[in-house]
Amino acid sequence: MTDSVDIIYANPIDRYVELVYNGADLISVRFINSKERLTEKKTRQASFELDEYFKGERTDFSCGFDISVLSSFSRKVLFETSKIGYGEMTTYSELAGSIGTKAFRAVGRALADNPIPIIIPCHRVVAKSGIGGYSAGVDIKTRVLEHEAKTRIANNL
DNA sequence: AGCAGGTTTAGCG
DNA sequence: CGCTAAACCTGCT
Repeated sequence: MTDSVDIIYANPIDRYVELVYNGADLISVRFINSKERLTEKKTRQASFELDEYFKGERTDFSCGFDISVLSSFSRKVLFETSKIGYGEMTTYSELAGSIGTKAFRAVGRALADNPIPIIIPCHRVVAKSGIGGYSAGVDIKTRVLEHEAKTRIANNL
């Protein structure tokens, strides 16, 4: 199988974002902290959608993704996470409750393995008191949330 | 079987 | 508010 890779630049977090596709399906999103200037490359729908998202012109994603490599528990967590609306927030324990378990720590673990941040909005899950953690770094999480809040006000959502 | 994890809650200073 | 400790489950060794 031939994986293809797109690159976009995300202004709100000052990072490049790498999107990896397996055929038509998005399988991974990664943040790149690069000093040198990279060439943007957008060939698939998710890349365009993500680009619009970071420009504040898009609040939801219609593109498909493939997380079949993950366990059924992780998929359940991520699917539930994908239902959280733009600019909304939940806590780890609430999310656990909504899939019928009390295992909030297991939820945190599943989110940590999320191969597709932003599109699966794991950044909208925070700790009950405080921001919680983030695989790519809490600073990114914070800035993404700020970006959503700002966009929401600008568009009167 | 043992351990750590993107937590939470309670208990005590 | 600060710190410690126990507890929920999953995933990796």
